[in-house]
Amino acid sequence: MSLKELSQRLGLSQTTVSRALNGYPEVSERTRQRVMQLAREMNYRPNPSAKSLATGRTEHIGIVLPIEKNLFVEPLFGEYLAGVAQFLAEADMDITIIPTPFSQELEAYEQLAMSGRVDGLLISSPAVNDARVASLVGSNLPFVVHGRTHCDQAYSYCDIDNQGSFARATRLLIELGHQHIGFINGDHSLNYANDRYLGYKSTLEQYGITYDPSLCIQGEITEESGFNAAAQLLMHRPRPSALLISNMIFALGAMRALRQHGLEPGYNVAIIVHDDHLPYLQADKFDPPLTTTSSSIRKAGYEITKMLHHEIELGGNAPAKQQQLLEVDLIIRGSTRIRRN
Amino acid sequence: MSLKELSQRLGLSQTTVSRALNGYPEVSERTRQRVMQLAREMNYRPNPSAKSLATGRTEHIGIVLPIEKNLFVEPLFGEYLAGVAQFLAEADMDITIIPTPFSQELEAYEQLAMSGRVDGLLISSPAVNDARVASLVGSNLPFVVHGRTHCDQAYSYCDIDNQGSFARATRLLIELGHQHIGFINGDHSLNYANDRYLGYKSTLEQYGITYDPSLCIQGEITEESGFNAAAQLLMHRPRPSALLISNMIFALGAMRALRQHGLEPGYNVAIIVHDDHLPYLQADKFDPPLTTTSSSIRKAGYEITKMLHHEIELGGNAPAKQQQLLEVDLIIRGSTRIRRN
DNA sequence: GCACAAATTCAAAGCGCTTTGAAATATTAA
DNA sequence: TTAATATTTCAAAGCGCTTTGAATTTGTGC
Repeated sequence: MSLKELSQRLGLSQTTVSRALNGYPEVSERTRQRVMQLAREMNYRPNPSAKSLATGRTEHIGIVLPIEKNLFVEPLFGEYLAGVAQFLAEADMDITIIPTPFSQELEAYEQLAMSGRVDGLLISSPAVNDARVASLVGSNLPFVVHGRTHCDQAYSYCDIDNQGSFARATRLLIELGHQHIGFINGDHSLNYANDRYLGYKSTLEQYGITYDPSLCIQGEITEESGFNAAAQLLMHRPRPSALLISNMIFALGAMRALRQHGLEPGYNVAIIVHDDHLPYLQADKFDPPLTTTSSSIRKAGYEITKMLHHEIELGGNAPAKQQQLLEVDLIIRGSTRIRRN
Repeated sequence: MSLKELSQRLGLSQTTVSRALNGYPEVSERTRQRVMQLAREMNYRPNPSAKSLATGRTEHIGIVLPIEKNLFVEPLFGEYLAGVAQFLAEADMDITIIPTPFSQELEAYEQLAMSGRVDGLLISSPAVNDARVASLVGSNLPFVVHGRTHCDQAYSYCDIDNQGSFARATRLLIELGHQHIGFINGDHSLNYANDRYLGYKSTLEQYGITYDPSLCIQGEITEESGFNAAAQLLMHRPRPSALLISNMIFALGAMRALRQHGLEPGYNVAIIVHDDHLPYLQADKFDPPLTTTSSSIRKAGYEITKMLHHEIELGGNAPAKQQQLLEVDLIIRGSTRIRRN
């Protein structure tokens, strides 16, 4: 079923039918109804490739998925994607996932900027100095970064206040009397982890506590590395009386380590975790319920996509770059119930 | 940079340039080199929409993502997707994710079958009687199902032997002396969960143990529902001495419930879990290490995509439907170390 | 009834690629 | 050398849509 065939059956030109279908005003209501009805009956769907070729828009946003290192992002990726998808369902657009060997990532972005495969791009997990962003600011493909990076030119981003919220969490622990606070974090080359690190460190120093690098451990987001990190921290002397943990997966492993050492989380060791709202792993259901810095990564996916959509709609009208900081709540629960150690 | 421009610079026709680039034999090696080089220099990328329009292929495979209920699949979805992506990087194709309100899912599939947006489709989590499959077998869009469903016509699928592996796991528990085996499973309307249920039930009956429906609990894949299910099972009298658990997320919750009841997993209650190889949650690292039925869902994603790609390549040459069953290992670890209860 | 404007509709060009069928050139056999 | 064949190149049509600029129809005021 093509436009041509449809218009022949209607005894109208392709122009009129196309306009009727796309809601242009220069077609009479009577004709429009007639067209719409037959289109529905015939189950007509415009061919997307033809449409893209004619309009220059694909109605797809792109996400480059590095295939070697995606273990890394993964526990959060699905949830983030759900947020992206939720917005796109409203906008009636699709996601193009571009699987790319890590070694060819940059070229992939450069290609995308030229090829018109997608109308815009979403960038996740930026590094402190992100080469992808540096490359894209020079192109005219709309993109929004989930997180921030160091870049001398303006770019659109949607982030949370990682530094601020981890500063708050650290402050809370200090005010509860903790002097030795272990920190289990993501890789510091990633901006979000670096920001959290800065929030932690600066708050310690603000309270006159010397920052001890051996209390701060980086790792991939797996239960196991949470366990290993906690196990290592528990060997530290004096033993940390509190743990600050960058995500729920780490927390699982850390709590396993605590128990294995005969320590009860929340009683012998205070815990604060950053909670991205993985629906299958709820912080308030833990034993004890976990004190968290809390921010929905699904919401982030939704909001960043809304921003990208906005830039796409504006087209070449060089819109001001947007930036959005999503709320982070500090939710106090049982895992910080005791003071001191 | 278009083909036209490129061919003008070369003093060749578009035909020749197109053929040189696409490796057709009717162009001399000298010309081909010349073309390829300039194309590289100019950083030429053919416009994908134009290409699709001309060839009828998009180099995209589709995945419909129901946006309301995707909480459900999610913990496994990322890992599955990683496998899909891994194969597609080799085949140089992309994934189109089509976000769809659950209520419009079927129409979305029908549309896709007509519109030529994708070259093929991947179906996940089929129901026992799956309407999507029933609808697609009538179309000529290639698709492969991850799992199986009841359908009178042939279709391609890639699955694991859920029934067999859960039968084996149940048998192991029975032979270890367990008579009361609790089962925490996914929703029985989904075929994979139903198969597991059948494996469990038939094995019980085979050993002359009456199947007790109150020992079999269904739920969404969250830590919390694993906890609730286990808590409920522990109230059962006589108390089950073993738990069969459908995935690692459930297992987290179940073990929390056990501990809360003062029971030690593997000692007071035996546990077997199905392990999909979530890289961030490893069964052998649990405490105690978990006995599992083990099968990589990432591998499944890779294999199913390979199958789909094969069907796409074959095109209209009505290929025989393919079916593949991936291996499931029964790996015995500490969580089944004790006999009886 | 007519001239004029407004409302509808249309034919045709164009988006950037592939592919068919024909033309030009190079190669070989006699 | 010439005819016949093989090799290389080309012009043009077509994929299914949008959109421009023109043409047709309808409606208005006098």
